Amino acid sequence: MDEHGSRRKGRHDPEGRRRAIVAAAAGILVDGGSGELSHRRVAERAGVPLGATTYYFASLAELEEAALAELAAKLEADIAEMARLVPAEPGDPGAVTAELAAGLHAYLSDRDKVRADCALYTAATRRPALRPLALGWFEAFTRILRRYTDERTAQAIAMFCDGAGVHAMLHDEPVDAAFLADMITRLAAGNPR
Amino acid sequence: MDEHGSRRKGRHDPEGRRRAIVAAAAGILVDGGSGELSHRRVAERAGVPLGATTYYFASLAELEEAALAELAAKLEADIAEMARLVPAEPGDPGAVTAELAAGLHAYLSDRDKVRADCALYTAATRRPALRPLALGWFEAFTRILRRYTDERTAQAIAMFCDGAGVHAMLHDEPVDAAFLADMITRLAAGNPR
Amino acid sequence: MDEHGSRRKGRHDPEGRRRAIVAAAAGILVDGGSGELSHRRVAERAGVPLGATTYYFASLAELEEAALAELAAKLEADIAEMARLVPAEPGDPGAVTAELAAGLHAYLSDRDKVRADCALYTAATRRPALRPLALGWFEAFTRILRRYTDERTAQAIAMFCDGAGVHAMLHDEPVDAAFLADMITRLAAGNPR
Amino acid sequence: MDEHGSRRKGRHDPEGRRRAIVAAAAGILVDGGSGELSHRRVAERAGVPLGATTYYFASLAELEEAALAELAAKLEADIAEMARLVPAEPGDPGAVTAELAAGLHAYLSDRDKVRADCALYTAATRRPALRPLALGWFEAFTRILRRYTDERTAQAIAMFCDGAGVHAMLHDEPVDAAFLADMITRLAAGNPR
DNA sequence: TATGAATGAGTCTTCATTCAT
DNA sequence: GATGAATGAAGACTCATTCAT
Repeated sequence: MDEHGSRRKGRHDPEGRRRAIVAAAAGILVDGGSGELSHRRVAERAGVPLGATTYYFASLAELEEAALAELAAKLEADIAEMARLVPAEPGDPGAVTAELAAGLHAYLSDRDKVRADCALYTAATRRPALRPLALGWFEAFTRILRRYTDERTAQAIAMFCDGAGVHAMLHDEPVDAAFLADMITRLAAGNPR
Repeated sequence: MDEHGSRRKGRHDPEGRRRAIVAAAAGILVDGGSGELSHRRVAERAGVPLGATTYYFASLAELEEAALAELAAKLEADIAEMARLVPAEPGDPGAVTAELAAGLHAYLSDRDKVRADCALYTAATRRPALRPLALGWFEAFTRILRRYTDERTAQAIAMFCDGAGVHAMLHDEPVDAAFLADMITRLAAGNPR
Repeated sequence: MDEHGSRRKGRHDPEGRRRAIVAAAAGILVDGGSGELSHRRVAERAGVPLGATTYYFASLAELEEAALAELAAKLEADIAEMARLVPAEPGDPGAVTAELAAGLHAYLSDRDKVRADCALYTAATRRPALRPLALGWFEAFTRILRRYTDERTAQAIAMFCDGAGVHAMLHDEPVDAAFLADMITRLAAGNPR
Repeated sequence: MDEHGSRRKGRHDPEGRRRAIVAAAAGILVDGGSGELSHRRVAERAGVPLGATTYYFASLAELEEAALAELAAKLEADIAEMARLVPAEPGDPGAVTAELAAGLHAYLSDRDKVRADCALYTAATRRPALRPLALGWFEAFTRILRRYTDERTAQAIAMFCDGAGVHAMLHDEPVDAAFLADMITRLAAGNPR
């Protein structure tokens, strides 16, 4: 007996199938963008028959939304995990900023995450219905930065990171670590605290 | 020289036709993105016969590239024009920064320009062949900012503006002017000059 | 006998469910025609699970036939009810004809009934297996008209009413009452009685 | 050299192709009704590739409309031809009516025509956009009957014939000739002329 | 040179029916 | 008995590209 009981995968595991489809769609969005998303490709990547993709989602748009929500949730978890490694109690503010910058640089160096980021933003800029997902992710990002600074500064840093993310996508290398640390320091220097 | 030139609009004006096609394609990319680009739509929007779109461009990809190059050139001209209005002679550095911020805010408030921006970046992040176009635009933007600050700071401001542009797309309103001015000031404060 | 009977509405009422499914199917046929009939739509309209539609009927064709039979029965009841309001004892033949014409006009003015009529005929002209249903309805209609006239004339009036029904469907208004009365009178004038 | 010059049929005869597609669609509508109409079936019946059906008609609805217009035109021509055989100058009114009835009976005995008739009416009752086609055919029919009687009576006869047409479709045999002649006579007897 | 005809692949979506539970 | 999962076929429609003219 395995941990899931007698029904593991295959025919009768609706939840698992649904997840597999969403994961496949998310992967396609990250790899190729909205333009590459099609029922056929999702089905093939998820290893399910074509009909399954339309059975679980009323339309491709709905599937795309689910996939982006998944992406947003994963990004939020990742950034939270990143933040967990940075001590939140500032003895020396400068040291904290440096560590935060290092964390963000590590994050921006993970190409998969940056690609997911871009996929989320790109989709949202095209389809207003998806805006809440992108805005939600931005807010989650800001919320985490709030552990280290005020709201205004947190937003500025998040916005700057978004720009940096775009540039990481346009180069094979992410933004230089020292540059990033410098600019985050500059932005945080205006912190009234 | 005849004011009508040797090439009138209409039947025999290959150059004009080509431009009309490129402009139509650029408009479609800005309005709807790569996914909306098709020979038929371009032909209709440009008011040329279907065959013309394949006659002047070997493939849709080639046409898209030409359209994005057009977009990049126009964006560069726009930002240069914007900068022309900001006095380049820094008597009081703070005043200059404030004026620069105002100029950038005006730019980010022009939805058409921001949409063109996003179209360019989106295409470039998806197709490596188009990267030089987006990077060229970023460099042009940075070059203009260099009139006011050092290279490093110019890049940071440009990067921040890219992030701000994305957020302008996600909201109906662009980023707050005071916020933008504040953050540009913070970034410029690290200017060693 | 309990007033709720042994079969309540809800979980265990096979007969009620069957009726609900048939009624839903009939409604779809009237509203949109054969082309709109599908298990999914029937299930949704009837408020039963998808599986129920295939559980009670071996195929969609069988369900359609049941729905049309229901429609024919209802039409027959309606026309009988209409006739019940017209005095069957001919003192003055002309008066009876006028009242009959008024009754038929009222019937043809009820869009739902005319639509049901057309649905029945349309289905029957396309699928020979359904002919008996349409012919049965025509005979029932004729039988009722026989209260007022001979067989031959009754058939002629019924036939004329079928034509009038089609025209009621093609206009937003039914056929003019005076016109209808006039023509029924003309047809009945040949009555040898 | 044939009468059409060097391009006869096959690849470059757009008009001929269009006609072939419309004819195939009309045939399908007559044989099976709207429900049977599909691009695939039309293409196969017309002997053209699938893409041709969508190339010549923007949508299936547009193709259906063209096919029904074709049907209506043909019906009108047929009924006009029928009327041409009946002398329009009434020496003996009764004789004319008899000949007209004979003509109409012949018309109603041609199963193909009756089926086309029904196809036209059926489609029009379902889709308001097609109403003008069916009404146009009815008016054309009435106009021809006007050669023999007044407007009111012409409409009544046409309406009666529509009902008779429906019944011809529900039986393998058309309506009895004597019955038809009798009823047309009764309807015409009210003619105030 | 210029263009409209041409078409097969591929798009999303709906669905009847089967079947395991 | 009852039902939701499952799926392959078929639906309408779009289109990049080729090609004859």
